[in-house]
Amino acid sequence: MSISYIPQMASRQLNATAASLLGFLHRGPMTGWELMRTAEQSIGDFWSLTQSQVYRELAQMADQGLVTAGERGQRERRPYDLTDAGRAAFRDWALEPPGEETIRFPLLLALNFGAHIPADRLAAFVAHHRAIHQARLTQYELDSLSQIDDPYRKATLDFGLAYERAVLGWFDRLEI
Amino acid sequence: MSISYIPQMASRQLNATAASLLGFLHRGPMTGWELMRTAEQSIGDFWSLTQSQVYRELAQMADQGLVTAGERGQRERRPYDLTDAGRAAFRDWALEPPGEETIRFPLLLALNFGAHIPADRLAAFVAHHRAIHQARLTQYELDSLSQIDDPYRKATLDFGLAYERAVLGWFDRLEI
DNA sequence: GACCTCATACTCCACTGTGGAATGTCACGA
DNA sequence: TCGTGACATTCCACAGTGGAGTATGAGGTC
Repeated sequence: MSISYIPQMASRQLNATAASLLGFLHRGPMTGWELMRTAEQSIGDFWSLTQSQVYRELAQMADQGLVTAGERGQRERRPYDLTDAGRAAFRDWALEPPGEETIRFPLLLALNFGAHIPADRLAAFVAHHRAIHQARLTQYELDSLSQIDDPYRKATLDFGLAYERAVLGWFDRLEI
Repeated sequence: MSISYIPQMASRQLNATAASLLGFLHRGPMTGWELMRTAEQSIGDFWSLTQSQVYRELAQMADQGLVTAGERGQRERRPYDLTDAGRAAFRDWALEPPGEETIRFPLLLALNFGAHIPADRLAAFVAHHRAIHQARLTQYELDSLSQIDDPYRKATLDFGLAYERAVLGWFDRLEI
């Protein structure tokens, strides 16, 4: 008997993390390390990512022909370069409607079960997180002082400012 | 030759999702389905979870003796009940400091690469997401009208209100 | 110039989280 | 009585997290 199979058309869809790597590679060839640092800086505040995943996506995209791995250089560093297929895949991704945001906020989870947590403990958790958000806001305010050419960069930074201000306001109104 | 092994002390730590299920089970035995709906209602806005994981965690916790699976009832429904070990595990979890929040906001990712996206397309994405947040805010405002006894519930709801208002404000100031 | 330390750079693994398909059951209305 | 839709669970592939492990080279120190 013959086995019929459906050829994988255009392979699977890109996930957003992989797509963003392709996006950054438009600036020129980069290594996993460089991509990781670039991504952390520009999208890290609203798109968490990890080293492991960056390297995994790169390897996978190399298999799929979306990027090509260059020769190893110093310290095993391996630059990746965009292919035409990669450029096309990125363009396709950019046309897809983005999904809704997901938030996972462990402090709110603790707060939700606040009745089961010793009051002083809970207060300490809250104080700790308030400090973190205060620090983040201060950093964003610093960032926003410098001239920002890219309107898209400005938009995402503005989001960070709005978010952190709202969270701090909430902390200040919070009655344990 | 003899194989030496280290007995698992107190097994692994609970993850936050599993812990929250134990938290809800303090109210009495529940099935996976009921837990899912309860969790969605009370923590779904800041702690995303999926059916698959709820059932997986329940099965795992049953193996570990943190819950006991009751007899199947109508429609295969299987109630889970808290054990003393489960209560203790929850108490331990509640003392651990909660981690930082993670946000993954695909719209901001699209915006970050806005230069690669046709302007009308991007505008449509933005409009769509604005509507979603408007609807969420309206719902939260409705919720907040009713008398809320639990101060912890009130605190998390207030967070939702602050967040959605901030996001909408950002949308309104957004210059593509 | 031998040594140390630290930042760079990558790999691997176990676990957690997401999304959707598949399956079956019962309640309820046409 | 015959759908239809809400209920309820299971399974799977893939995405994402966190940490350990390894190795290289740059720079400072004695």
